[in-house]
Amino acid sequence: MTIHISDSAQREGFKPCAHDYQVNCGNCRLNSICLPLALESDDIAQLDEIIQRSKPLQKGQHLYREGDDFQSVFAVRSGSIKAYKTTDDGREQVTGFYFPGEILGMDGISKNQHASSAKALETAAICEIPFASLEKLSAVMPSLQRHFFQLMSREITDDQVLITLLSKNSADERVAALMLSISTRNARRKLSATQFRLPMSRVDIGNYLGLTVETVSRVFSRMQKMEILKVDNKEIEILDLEGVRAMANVTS
Amino acid sequence: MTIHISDSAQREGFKPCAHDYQVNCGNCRLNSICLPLALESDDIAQLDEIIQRSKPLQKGQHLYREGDDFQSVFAVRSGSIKAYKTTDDGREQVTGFYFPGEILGMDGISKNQHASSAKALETAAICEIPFASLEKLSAVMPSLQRHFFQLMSREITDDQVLITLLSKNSADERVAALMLSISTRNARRKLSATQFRLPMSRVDIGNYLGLTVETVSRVFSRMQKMEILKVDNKEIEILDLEGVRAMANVTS
DNA sequence: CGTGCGCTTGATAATGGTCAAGACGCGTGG
DNA sequence: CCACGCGTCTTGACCATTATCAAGCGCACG
Repeated sequence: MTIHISDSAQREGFKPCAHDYQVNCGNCRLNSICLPLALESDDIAQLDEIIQRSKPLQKGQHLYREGDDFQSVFAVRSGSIKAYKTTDDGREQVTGFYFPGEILGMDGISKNQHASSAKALETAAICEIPFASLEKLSAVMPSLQRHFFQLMSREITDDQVLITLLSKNSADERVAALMLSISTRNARRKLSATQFRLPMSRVDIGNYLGLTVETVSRVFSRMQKMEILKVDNKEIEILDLEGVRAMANVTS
Repeated sequence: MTIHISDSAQREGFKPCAHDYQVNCGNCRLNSICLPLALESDDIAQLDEIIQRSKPLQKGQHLYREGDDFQSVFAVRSGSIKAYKTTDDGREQVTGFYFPGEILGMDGISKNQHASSAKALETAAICEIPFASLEKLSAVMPSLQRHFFQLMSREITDDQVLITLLSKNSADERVAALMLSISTRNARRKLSATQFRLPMSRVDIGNYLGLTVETVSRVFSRMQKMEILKVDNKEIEILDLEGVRAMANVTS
């Protein structure tokens, strides 16, 4: 099945570059992000065994939906993913954006059902990590167990940061903070910290930050007028990093 | 050290009731909440071994502070705890309230340092669970490993609910939702779902919900005028559960 | 019996939402 | 290749919700 997806992707004209389909955790250039722990190469080989790499998603396709049976967590290899939940009254709440090297789907463990949906913001390559295998492997590989506890803990602290942002910060601060977050995550992947393309729409940004599209747009305009950011549709250039930090009201 | 705290608590005149000091997980009436998984009684005995029960806290005392070395997670046995972080500009963000049977401190795993502070809202008895022991035990006890993955996942989904609340809901909806949350958690402990005493101040409620004290107070007044809630300082009585649900805008 | 803190209530102000219109960009089809 | 149309983004005018500021109440505690 997963093989078929990759086949059909090829039939539709995608060039399966060697990088995308033949990587393993040992040679993946993202492994310092995805597996920050120094796993022994033996361990990495074992982890490799259980990971499935055959899930290229097209823009708009779902990786999973709220309520789906929980089977696996997922690592983003390329592209980007938006996670969101649907509220009681049918509205959508974006709960996170996931970039290469980042792991999502851990919210499904508690009820054995995904608590949110995940869809591709652009074409995305994904590593699927079956949770049952991960559990078994964790039991015999303390560093892996530790790593996953840490990953989940990281998700909690990240959520707390967002909670604080939503609870205490102005529209300017929220948007500036998101730009800084994306910048930092880009830098971690050895990409430019000052120039990048936003994979998500203004609606998604607003939704994530608890703001309307109009407000997001106005904040971008303001930042341009202040000459701390250059915005050309989805292309962002940070002109004055300190200025953006000042707007976000962060010390670090 | 933990023994000393309990000693000093006794010196200061606390009566160590049998219930507080001689429980074990096997006979703790909270174990259906705290350990929802059906651990075998052997397993529970092993867990008992590592749990330390000598941390009665007085109102205002800290269980841990942001930046402290992370050693343990904690279960509330009685009383209530408020978790909060301090923002860059020195303000406080309440990230959660914890009641008997609930577990906190898992945000410290990712950096080996507590990411938030936790203080007692009233006298509280706490079980301390050293994380290193928990990890070791988890490796040989699959149901315990699973349970902790689930607990952390639960924390993530709870945070997502709060994120949605802060991002999408009005002041009325936020306060009503908190009242329902407390009511539900009370019911889980076989306490009244309609009458309870709030352990936290209006400031804490507002802080948690991203509102000012004044707004919280006004919402309570409005709910009283609507005759769906009776508020006498910290004593709450839900007069019309459906009415509160309607105000919170939840279907369930 | 005062003093202070927590809570409530009122008046006013500001931030961001809503509604509306127009610009821009992109894909499709003539 | 250009025109059309739709979806996304921007900008403006106005409005609503909630924050801010201010005052007063009541209970607990010294």
